[in-house]
Amino acid sequence: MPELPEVETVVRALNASLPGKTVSAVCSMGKLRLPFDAGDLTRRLAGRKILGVRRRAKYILVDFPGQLALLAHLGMTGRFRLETTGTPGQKHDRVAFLFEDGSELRYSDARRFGFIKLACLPRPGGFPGDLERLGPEPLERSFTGDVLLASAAGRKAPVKTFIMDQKIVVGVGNIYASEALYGAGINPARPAGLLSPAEWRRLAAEIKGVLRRAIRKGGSTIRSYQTVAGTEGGFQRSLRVYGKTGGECPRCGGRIESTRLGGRSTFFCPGCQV
DNA sequence: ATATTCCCCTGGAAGC
DNA sequence: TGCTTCCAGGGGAATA
Repeated sequence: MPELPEVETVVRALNASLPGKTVSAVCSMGKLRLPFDAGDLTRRLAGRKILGVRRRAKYILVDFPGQLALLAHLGMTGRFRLETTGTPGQKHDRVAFLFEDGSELRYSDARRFGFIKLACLPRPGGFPGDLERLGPEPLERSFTGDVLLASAAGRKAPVKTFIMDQKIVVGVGNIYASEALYGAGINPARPAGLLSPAEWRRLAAEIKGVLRRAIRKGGSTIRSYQTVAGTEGGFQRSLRVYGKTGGECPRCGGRIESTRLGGRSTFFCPGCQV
């Protein structure tokens, strides 16, 4: 599913085409993780114009006037497509937002792990209460190795599980956690509380680097992820360890291994990740 | 509070 | 070909 680079790619595409469109109706074609009421959404959004689209962590916010925002999460298989009204639907379409100009935004989600809901913002440009507990954005300047070092004190969880915890830092999922740890030369099973300040600085830098490079390529398509235009991302070709079990380590020539941490498959090179 | 496990749901790939 | 099993990028609840 979408991690930060994939969500960012979707948000940029939506932000290029949705602002200025006025909602005429919202239709439901199926259930999602959270129940939603299309009739209620229609009543509250019809006639309202989209101001912009933003991202926080892996959440998408579509802003409307009156400190109202549509909050969406893509889960594992969520996709947005922009179509013309009348275009035949697809198998897993769950929600359609109809606009007054005859275009239509469809949300499809095979596994239904995603959700959409309407949220009130505490102030314009702010975030709904649902997002209060999230950790820092990794691409902000203020996110540094020292921030990670401070929150890792005494923590015994594997460093990979730790950096995937959205209360510690947002946006890092299973793919980019393995990739960042590889870049930093840190074994993913090490207890978070035992990393040195220098290792945290390297890891923070690698997290920023891999996320930025992935955004530049439009994200990674491993299985289902697609951009709003229905195309694949490009960063899967740049992955160095994720999904490469048995392959050759580009750095030391050793064999990439896989293991399981926190119930998630994890890829690393035992030769150069110590 | 933190760590671990399980579960939500569906489809695709691999194994037999 | 067809059936079975396993696995999947997230996140939240339940459990020690």
